[in-house]
Amino acid sequence: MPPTQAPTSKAKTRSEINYGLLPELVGYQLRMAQIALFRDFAQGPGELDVTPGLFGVLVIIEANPDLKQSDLARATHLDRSTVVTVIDNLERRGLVDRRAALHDRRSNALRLTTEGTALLRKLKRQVTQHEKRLLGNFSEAERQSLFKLLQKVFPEHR
Amino acid sequence: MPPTQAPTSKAKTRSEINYGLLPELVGYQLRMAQIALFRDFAQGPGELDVTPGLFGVLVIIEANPDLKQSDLARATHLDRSTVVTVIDNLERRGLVDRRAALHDRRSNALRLTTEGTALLRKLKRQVTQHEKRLLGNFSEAERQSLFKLLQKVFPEHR
DNA sequence: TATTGTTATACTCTATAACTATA
DNA sequence: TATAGTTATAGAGTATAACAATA
Repeated sequence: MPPTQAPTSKAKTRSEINYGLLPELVGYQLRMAQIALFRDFAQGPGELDVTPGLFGVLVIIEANPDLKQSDLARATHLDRSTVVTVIDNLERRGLVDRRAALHDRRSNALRLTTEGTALLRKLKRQVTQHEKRLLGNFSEAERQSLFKLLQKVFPEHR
Repeated sequence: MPPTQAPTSKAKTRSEINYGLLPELVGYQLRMAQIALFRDFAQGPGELDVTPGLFGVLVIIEANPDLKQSDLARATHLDRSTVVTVIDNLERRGLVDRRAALHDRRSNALRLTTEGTALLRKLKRQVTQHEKRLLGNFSEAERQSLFKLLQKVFPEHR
């Protein structure tokens, strides 16, 4: 006869906890997937101390040479003052340059440095691996399906 | 003849910006959906100053009367010290009680107060509306599909 | 020895408001 | 007047390390 479960005061494992209505909420699943994503991104093999947010900023700067900070703010849904902090960070690490913009002396023209370009190349490989881990047991049809459904929740692109 | 587009220094709209490979990444779409979700949650009609995270904590405490803080930490993937802050916050607002646990004098037994239970009832209605807004243009089949695919990314429940 | 809750501390990410230089 | 960048400041949200009480 196996020992009876103690009725109280034993530490509960995750699966012994009642999550109420949470698992039924798409919003909750989205949140949890995002947490898993972030941890895997930060701690994957060969972690390079760049968050998903910073990675996005580097990609956008590379794809839009001489982008203004205000435009970057709009693209990332960040406040202009937040972009200052972000670019300070990337400039301190030698990944991004603030240059003088040509036709508007108020603006900065953002560019990746040589180091920034090199790091981004590595990061892109890392992100590709990260996506593969995340979607390891997905068929291609499932991947595309998830993709389209997420775009439908947040229809900014396409 | 329409005026030609100025080649430089004009403010770019979101859709004029090149997002590089970002829109092809499931991780990016997940992140953006999460940002949209959070903003809608916080700013929906009749906003009640509770984040998705706090809502989750309230639901879990209600569903597990006399839960210990350590178990809550495990359930939410938060550090024990972070749970102290979270419960301090909810206790200050009169939504949660720390009671003495029965068989372990180290532990607290967490309970919703009457006010906490009442607020959670309102929040649940609000979250249901939030989910409806978020998935307004989804068919039921699409909703279920998104749901299952997200669970597959983060397979903690089920 | 190990676990529970706590404190002290710090770091990241973000925003608001007010300022300056420039348009 | 309006916009671009900046500064000062503040508030979430989170973690690590060390500690006392208890198991």
